[in-house]
Amino acid sequence: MSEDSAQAPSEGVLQRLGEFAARDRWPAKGWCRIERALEVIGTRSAMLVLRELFYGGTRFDEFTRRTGLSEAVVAGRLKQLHADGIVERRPYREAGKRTRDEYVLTERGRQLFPILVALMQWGETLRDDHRTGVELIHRDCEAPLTVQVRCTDGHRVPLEQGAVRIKDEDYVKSALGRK
Amino acid sequence: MSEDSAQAPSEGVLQRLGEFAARDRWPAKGWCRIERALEVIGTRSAMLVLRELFYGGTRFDEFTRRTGLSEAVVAGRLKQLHADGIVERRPYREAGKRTRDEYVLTERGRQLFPILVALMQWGETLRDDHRTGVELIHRDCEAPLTVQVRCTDGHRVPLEQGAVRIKDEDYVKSALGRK
DNA sequence: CTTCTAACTATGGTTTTCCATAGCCAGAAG
DNA sequence: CTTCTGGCTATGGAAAACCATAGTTAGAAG
Repeated sequence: MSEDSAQAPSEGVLQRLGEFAARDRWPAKGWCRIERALEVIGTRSAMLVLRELFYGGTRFDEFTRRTGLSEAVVAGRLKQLHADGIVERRPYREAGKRTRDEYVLTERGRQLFPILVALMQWGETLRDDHRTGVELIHRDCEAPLTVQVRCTDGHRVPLEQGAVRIKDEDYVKSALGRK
Repeated sequence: MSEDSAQAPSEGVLQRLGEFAARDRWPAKGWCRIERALEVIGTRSAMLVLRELFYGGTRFDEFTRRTGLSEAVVAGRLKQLHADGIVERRPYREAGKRTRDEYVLTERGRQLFPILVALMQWGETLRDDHRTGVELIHRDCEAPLTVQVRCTDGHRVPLEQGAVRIKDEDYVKSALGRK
């Protein structure tokens, strides 16, 4: 039967398929995309600086003032975000001022947008002081923004209809074999 | 003109509307939903435990073994996730074993799903070893999962079409006034 | 040349996060 | 009653993240 490799249906959670049903076969060690993402944007300071970048902030002093982070931390974070290809530095010049750099999101940085929206959406549910805070909206129709999980065929996918599997079982077997 | 409060169009970033154009009016201090979310799930250990919960893990030793975190950290994180209403404990009993608790996501916990998918999606773009790792798919059609930013009217909203504004400007003014 | 300022860097200390090791405890098995 | 095991707790210490304060530096202005 084709069901023998699937986990016992524990409700409301991803279904594990194939070899991944025996979860231990897959050592997240360096392969998990979540861990990978967190190495880059996994600190509070990184998220707050990113928030300001998405809100249109570009200058060093904006980041310190609006995030409440110390200058040292902001400097370090910008340096790291730059090294990771999330922001780029652009020299610019205001009249009567010296040349300085502004920071703008790269394409890779802009791809973080869904993460920020997802965090805001979930953070909204934590308390009920719904008069404070900001909201994201669609410029055209002014309707609030949300994130949705969909498959590439366009269906909305609630958690109960999701599943996980190892992308390339043959590769994983051979990679684990010679070790 | 209604444009005077909008920021200079810095390309590919959220447009700031209304009072929020002068960003300093809004002190994120305690009001930012992102900060709020990070207070609860802002650590690496919380994310890794959550990953296992979404993959269907329920038992203490699964979490330690599969995340590589120490027992103390897992215990502390489960305690916090429980206090924050993200997991619930359910006593259960295996034949011949003593009673213990398993951990399952609550509804609030399940609402973290888009965050996890968004992180995985972005983490995928960081390196190009595309044979490693797992993928999330739709059970029905087996197409891979993605997160999309949409407005509540159903339009897909790329970053350039997004905007931010303060939810309740009157409230913010009065709240900041008497302080 | 001196002054001023934005954008950093450096230093020291605190807090948070984490690991490793060891110990404890409840209850089923013997 | 003793043993064993899974699920923790306790302790000590290392490392990372962060803050506050105090410089430093490049260039424009005077």
